[in-house]
Amino acid sequence: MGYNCDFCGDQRPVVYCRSDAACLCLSCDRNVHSANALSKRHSRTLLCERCNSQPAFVRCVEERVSLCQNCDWMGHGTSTSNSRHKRQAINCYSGCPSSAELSSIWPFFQQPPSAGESSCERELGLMSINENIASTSWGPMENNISQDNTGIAITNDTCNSDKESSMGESSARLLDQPSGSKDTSLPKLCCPQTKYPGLSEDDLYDDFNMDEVDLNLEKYEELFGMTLNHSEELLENGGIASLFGTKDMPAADSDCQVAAPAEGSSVGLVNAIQPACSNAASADSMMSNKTDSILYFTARRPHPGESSAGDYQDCGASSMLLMGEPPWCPPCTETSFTSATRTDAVMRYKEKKKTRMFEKRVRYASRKARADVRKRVKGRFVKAGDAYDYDPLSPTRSF
DNA sequence: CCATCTTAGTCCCCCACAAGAACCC
DNA sequence: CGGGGTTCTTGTGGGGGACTAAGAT
Repeated sequence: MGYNCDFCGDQRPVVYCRSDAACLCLSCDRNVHSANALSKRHSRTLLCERCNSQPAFVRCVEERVSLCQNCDWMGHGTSTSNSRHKRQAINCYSGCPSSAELSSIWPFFQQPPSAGESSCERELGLMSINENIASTSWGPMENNISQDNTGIAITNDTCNSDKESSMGESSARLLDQPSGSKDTSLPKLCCPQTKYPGLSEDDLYDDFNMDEVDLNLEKYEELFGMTLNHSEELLENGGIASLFGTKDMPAADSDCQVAAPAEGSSVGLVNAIQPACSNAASADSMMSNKTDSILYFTARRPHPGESSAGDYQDCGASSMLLMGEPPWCPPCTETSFTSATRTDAVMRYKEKKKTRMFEKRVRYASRKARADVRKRVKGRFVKAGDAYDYDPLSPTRSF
């Protein structure tokens, strides 16, 4: 990947769009993501200033540099003298924020040459869905990270996808937004590193927009069946990124989520559910009960074409797991972790990645709805009125 | 150890047609 | 420049054939 904007190929890229897997300059970011309502939902974050190819997730205060997880690890690993550097989590945003708004999101963000207010900016205020209700409290609420922080149980990789961002926003708002302080003028923000203490299911339900999320139940058996090699499985699934409750099984189009049923309806952390979900068969049966209260744990799944580095660093949780500290394990001493361990984990992850399937993404729900009810002959669509051997609506044959 | 066969798993094409995109007037 | 009409393209899911890998003989 070069060091120029993926769109114009001219300017130096500043932000990274995960949905597009593209590094963009601010101008192109605004142009590209003002195209339509969907593109406005793309979550973007700063580009790593070290590798210039991965999304930054943390900013080193001392070095004044934004870093992706890999570069952060390289620069602030436990074995380095910089491991005590104070770092701040970098929030994601969506919509088309102005430079000033970006500065409010990222206090360290230097205001680039004015690009003028886009039409997107103006339209943003008109959007009816709950896209602009992110709290302005993100800025001051910087999630400081230090190497001492070992309690990483759940992180929120809401920067990953559009849907996730909306979900992350929901939960994050619940946790962090002072009541009545919604600012509809700001772009949607999400926080990459947020814990969810004391979150009630009802709270989640209230703010969870079902239309925004779908569930792609891929390799759930691995998630539920994880017994020994938890970290590897989480690597496989990209890491448990965030969790949200829901009352119905949605059907939309995010490709980065793994659903995990939990017994009962209480919301729990990942480490709390993993022993209860060790039976793939029961998981399967639970999957069929789509209307039951189910916990959905969203996890980052890398898209085809993403670099291996980005694959595991896309999710805070997974990367933390790579660092040898799964949340359900007692904190390890610093010396217990070696680069060999990490390398080994990465190798295992890459190995499994080769065998992974990437499920289809439904782009048009209406077409899917039609296909779902069309009559078929040996799986093929047949003309209306022709004989068929399979009718999704009624398992009968016409001949 | 190699060749052959069996089994299991995965991938990809096919179909009709509505929706959406592109084009023209 | 916008609206209406026409034409072209896209995408949707289940079944089955082709293909590959692993294991057995």
